[in-house]
Amino acid sequence: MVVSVMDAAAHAVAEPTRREILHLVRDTERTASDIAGHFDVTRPAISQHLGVLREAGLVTVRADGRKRLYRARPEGLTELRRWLDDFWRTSLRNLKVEVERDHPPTDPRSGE
Amino acid sequence: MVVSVMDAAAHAVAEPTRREILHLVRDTERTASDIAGHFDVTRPAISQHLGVLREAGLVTVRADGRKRLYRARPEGLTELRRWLDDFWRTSLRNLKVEVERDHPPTDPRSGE
DNA sequence: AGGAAGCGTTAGACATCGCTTACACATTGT
DNA sequence: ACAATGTGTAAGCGATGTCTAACGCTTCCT
Repeated sequence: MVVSVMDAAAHAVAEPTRREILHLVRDTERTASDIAGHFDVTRPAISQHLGVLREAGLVTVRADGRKRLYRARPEGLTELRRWLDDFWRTSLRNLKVEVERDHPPTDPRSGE
Repeated sequence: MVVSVMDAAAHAVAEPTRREILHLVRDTERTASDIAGHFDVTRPAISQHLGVLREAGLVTVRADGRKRLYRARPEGLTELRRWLDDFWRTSLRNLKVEVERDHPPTDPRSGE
């Protein structure tokens, strides 16, 4: 089962439909049925996707009468972003060190 | 089924064991059994995780005799990173615009 | 040649995912 | 009170994911 915050965020984002949903509610609040209207799948399917996004902290919900207004919550991506950035940066830094060890900056005297 | 590069990368990274594997091969090449030695699950399970990581382009393999040397391939994370960064930045930018519209920067003449 | 070492692959069990259909529940409008 | 609207939830189904046990293929060593 999905456990950590990162697992939840990465898992949520790995689904194309959910990424599209995120884009839909990135700049505007939208109702559940408005969102569902953009897809071919049934409304309950979207409702379930919204549940996954909400539990992952990637969207917020606000009740307004019988409507439920969804909106993206970018902070939910923080941990995932940081993990990726850390991994990426450390990895490339080490690659660089390695390359420079194997192919040192050209020194005329080394005669490579 | 997983289709795009992003789907594959995000899906691969959503698994805690696979993230640990990535860390193990981030700075050093490691053999499959070396990697498997760090986990409680059986070696075939790890071999399958390595398969997922390889198909997602997150690791490279190099055969050396009967050994298979794995190593992280950070470029495999590029698309995912860019999507996250774009989403994050655009989202926050719009939030800022909105806040400033609802609570304009204090102007003495506006008498808020 | 023959055994051991290092790995991948397959088959099967079991959980989880993404979907649909059907239903339940609250809010709004008459 | 009653119907319509907007939505979540439950049940069930096929597909996919993760694991183990068993097997097969190379490569190395004697």
